[in-house]
Amino acid sequence: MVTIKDVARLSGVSISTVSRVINDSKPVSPEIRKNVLKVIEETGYRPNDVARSLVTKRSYLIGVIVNDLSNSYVAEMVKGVEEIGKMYNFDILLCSSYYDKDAQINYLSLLNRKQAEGIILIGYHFDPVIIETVNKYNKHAIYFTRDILDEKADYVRIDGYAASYEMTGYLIKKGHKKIAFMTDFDEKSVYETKKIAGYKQALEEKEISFSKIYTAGGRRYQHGYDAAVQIIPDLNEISAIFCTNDELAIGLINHLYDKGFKVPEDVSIVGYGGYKESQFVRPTLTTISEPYYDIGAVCIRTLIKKIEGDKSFNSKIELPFSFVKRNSVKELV
Amino acid sequence: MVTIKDVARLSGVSISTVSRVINDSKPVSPEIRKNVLKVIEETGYRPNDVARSLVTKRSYLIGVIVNDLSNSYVAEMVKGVEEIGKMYNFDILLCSSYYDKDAQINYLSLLNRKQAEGIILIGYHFDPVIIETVNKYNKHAIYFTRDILDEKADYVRIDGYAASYEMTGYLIKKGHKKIAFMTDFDEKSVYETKKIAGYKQALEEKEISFSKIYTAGGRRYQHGYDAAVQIIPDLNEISAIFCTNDELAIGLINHLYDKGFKVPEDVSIVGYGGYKESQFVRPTLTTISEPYYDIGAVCIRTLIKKIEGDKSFNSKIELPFSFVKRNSVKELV
DNA sequence: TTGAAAGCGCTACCAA
DNA sequence: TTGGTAGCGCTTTCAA
Repeated sequence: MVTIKDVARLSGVSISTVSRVINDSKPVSPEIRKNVLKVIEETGYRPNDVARSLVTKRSYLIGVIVNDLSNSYVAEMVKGVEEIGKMYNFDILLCSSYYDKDAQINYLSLLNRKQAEGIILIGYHFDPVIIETVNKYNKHAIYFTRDILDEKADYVRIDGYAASYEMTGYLIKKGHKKIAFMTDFDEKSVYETKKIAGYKQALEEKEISFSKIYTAGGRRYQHGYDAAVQIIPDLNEISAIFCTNDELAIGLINHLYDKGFKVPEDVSIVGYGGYKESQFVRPTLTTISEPYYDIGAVCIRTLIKKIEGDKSFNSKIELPFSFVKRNSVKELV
Repeated sequence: MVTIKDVARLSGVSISTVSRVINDSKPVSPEIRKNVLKVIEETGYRPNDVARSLVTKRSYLIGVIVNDLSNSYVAEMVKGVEEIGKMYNFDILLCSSYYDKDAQINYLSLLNRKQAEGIILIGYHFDPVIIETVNKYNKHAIYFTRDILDEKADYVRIDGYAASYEMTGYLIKKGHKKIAFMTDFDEKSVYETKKIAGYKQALEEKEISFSKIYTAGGRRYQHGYDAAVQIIPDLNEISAIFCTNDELAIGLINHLYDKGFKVPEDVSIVGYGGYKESQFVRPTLTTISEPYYDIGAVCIRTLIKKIEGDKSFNSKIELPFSFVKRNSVKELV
């Protein structure tokens, strides 16, 4: 491995001078610069970022903690984080915790030891101890989570209440009066609570007394698929189901299809999220689209501003959602 | 920030001793150890991995270069890499190049400067200059790619010829005699060439003279969707289509559905890959499943062995595929 | 414009 | 079993 010393020796100058030319930090006479550059070229010298980090106390490293990359929307967010991060010359250390709190804590410790300059936490829920740990390490952090547990934390989020209200209103406008909501877990996250509130508020405003909540017991395809058994017996009394995420909705649609029911003829189904899979199902899924790529992008932009000490940024960010009208809703007359 | 010096001072010992207790590298008397540990506990001291790396010359960092994380199978591989990597205490620096050669080269340079100990390259195709660059930096590397350009490189791969041969044979057994193949690009990768050879070989062995190749012009959903316009006019003369990947197959199925055709009644369609989406389509897709998670896992295990100097490993690995029979094929009588 | 030297936080060697 | 110290590769004063 060739070091700055070798370059200095080979070009007959001091290491200070070499440092100056590679960093363009101070004036160096043209001839010397040219010569040093030549030696660098010939030797293939590359500065060692580890040594550099040690003295500059900058790692340009940002940790991203997610639960599971195989959720397409997570991959989409990471894509946003990474792409924008790279534009600012920050590198991304990826950490998947698979919903395990201890793994998250270990990652936090790792990122701390690695001198990460900031952390983005993307997840369904974070235990208070996670937030404490982040604070203990005194790291800049941005959260995107269904549960903000500490208002002192900085975050990016979506107005789930408004989105859910709008979706429910749409269903009502289409003539639906028996609209059920399919939630994920028994224990409600803050975000989920808001979505349900939006759903109920829309119903209430139109004086619709029917409301019903099914619990899938999870957020993945299979949970939605399995939850269909709860729905099927009730199909005569409900006309639409609002699923709290697209994957659940797709699972449900497929199970219904497998049992010979037709969507939206027999029942209308809408999702939430705008996962890329939502356009691959048939019928295509009407849904609320959350801008995952942008969420990732905004997270890292905000984080970098925090790192760079820019005070002019808003650290509690609410991003707009969009309503995606497709073919899984039947108009009732 | 508290350093080893602080801990040494506070516990009244030398930094050598502190180093010994944190690394368990040499005997330390019980009382001193206890005391040092107490000080560490109180101060919240964490060793600085950057400084550590500088002296030990180990970064425990592995770079993973992919094209696009939003391909579900890529995310799946990265998951395997990351999970296994963490078991061996290696960290993953994720780099997405979006099919751009220059970006790949930049990442290689970055990983070199960061002192990454090895690199996993996952991609459709790598330019020779990429392989040269990897070699120039003298980094351990493992490739998973559709084009192995240099047999000196280590890789993990799947026997595409056999897989394709098996799938085509299955179609023939189901009574199909007019089987078309849908390829991705005009310019064939090595892997693609093998797949097509397998398809043709199976046909030939059964003395089926009909063969036809469509080119989608890409590998994503939309390419498959768009390619349907080439297929539809020929629907009377072909009975099955073997798509070179699942995403293409799903796009095709959906377009057919949108135009009122039925799969498999009007035409049988099979895919390749076993992407998780292949079970979400209706009809569910018959396909060849490549073990993406395992591919990632094997890549990193092999890489770590290389890094650790273990000579007992095979560095040209062929992993088994599996045949997944689902509902997108009609039996012809 | 240049060089010498201190020092970033740590490990590992050598002596005691 | 302990401490002193050199040195990892680099940036950054300070003097010249």
